[in-house]
Amino acid sequence: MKLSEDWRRRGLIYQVTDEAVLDQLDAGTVTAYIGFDPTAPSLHLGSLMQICSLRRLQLAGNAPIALAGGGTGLIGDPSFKDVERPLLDADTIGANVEAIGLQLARFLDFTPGAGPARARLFDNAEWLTRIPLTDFLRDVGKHVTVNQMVAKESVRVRLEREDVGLSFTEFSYMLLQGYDFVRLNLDHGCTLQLGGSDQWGNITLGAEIVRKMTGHVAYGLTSPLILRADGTKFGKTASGDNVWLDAARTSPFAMHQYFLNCDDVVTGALLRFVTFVDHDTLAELDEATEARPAERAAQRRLADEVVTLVHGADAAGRARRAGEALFSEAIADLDESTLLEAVADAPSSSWSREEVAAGVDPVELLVRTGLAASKGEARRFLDQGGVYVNNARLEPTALVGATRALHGRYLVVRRGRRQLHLVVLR
RNA sequence: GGGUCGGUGCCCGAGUGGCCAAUGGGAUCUGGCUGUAAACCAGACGGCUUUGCCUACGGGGGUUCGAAUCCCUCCCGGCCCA
Repeated sequence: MKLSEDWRRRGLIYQVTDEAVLDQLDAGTVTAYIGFDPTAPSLHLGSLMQICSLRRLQLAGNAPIALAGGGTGLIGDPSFKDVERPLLDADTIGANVEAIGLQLARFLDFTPGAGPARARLFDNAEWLTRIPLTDFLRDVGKHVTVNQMVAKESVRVRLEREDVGLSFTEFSYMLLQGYDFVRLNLDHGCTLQLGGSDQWGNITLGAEIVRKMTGHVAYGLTSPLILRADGTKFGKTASGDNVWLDAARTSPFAMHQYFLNCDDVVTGALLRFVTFVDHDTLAELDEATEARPAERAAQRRLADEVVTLVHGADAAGRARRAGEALFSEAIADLDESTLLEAVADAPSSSWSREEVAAGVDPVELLVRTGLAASKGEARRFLDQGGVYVNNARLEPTALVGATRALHGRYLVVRRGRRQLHLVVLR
């Protein structure tokens, strides 16, 4: 199947500056880039869709460029943000760029032997921090009117706010991004910029700057942003935290659970965006969700696919078995190794056997395990019946003793639906 | 630099001397229902040695028996002017 056809059927194409670029993509002759924000030392699920696009493109013979925004990261993209962003210092951003580069190697082929479709990584700090201000203003700024910049939907919210302004620093961001495109075009033959639909304004302006400065044709293509049923952006947990690709920040288990719990309405789209499952299977999974939603066949497949892609098949298998063990079996019946595997990703702590044998106050248990932030909160959880030891609800007044320990030494403490902590007796 | 408006709990936003740990909405959390969903319903939502005490309404100082509320000063932001 042609790449463009695949992308269309997956719903990956939201806006294109010129359909002609799709034919070029099918022919495998395009060099395309996507920018990644180095605001953290790890990429997250929000970036995963873009990474997958680069991967798809590379598999079809095109050359992907990942651009780390070490320079633009110093400025901050104001697109659709309603407040000014805090500036990060150069050292932090430099370290983040490095970490992100390592992560990308998992998804894209950077090896020199990969031929013309070899993936490359650049950091725009290399040119943005070096170009003289006057050169920048004369050579780049001259091609753009403030009128068109102000007209961009992406900055309008900020211009219309009455309590917050838009600093010139952030306003100038789109020019910097446009200059990135120029550099990549001139130095590496890049003619296409991809991004989420929130980048449309930046991308079109960039393509225009390329055309004016180089005389070359440049294209832009955006994909839709996935919104969950509650309107929040895909890739964030309920509490607003990102789901990270770094296992140290978000465990494979947590990521697996995240997808397993996806709303029915977005699961199909997610399968299309961040997995490489073929279209026949996608159709089958859609039907399965429609006919037997409780089975969550699509969610299960999605969780397995993504965790496998990011962390490998072993990690995905462990995450899946852990979930099955914790949520659908009597925990006391698990043998020791299965139990340990199931809770491997949960935080744990080691307690002396004597102290537990004497009986532990539930409030203290919650605070010490970090399942409650304060004693007041711990009491609240207990009063609300939200605390479980080995899947049995814990009464607020009942002391927890060592006799409850599974296999003589494990207490699986749970708060609410899925906040776990393993206490090990020593 | 001048004028003016503003800075309240995770966010938005009431409150303009005691009845304020602070109305309301959102977010979040817990429980119920369920499919480890969504929607919906109920409750909670600063801390503690919890009939009370401590810390908090941008920072510091002051007035007062008593201040988020009044005064001084500093910091930060919006708008207008230079």
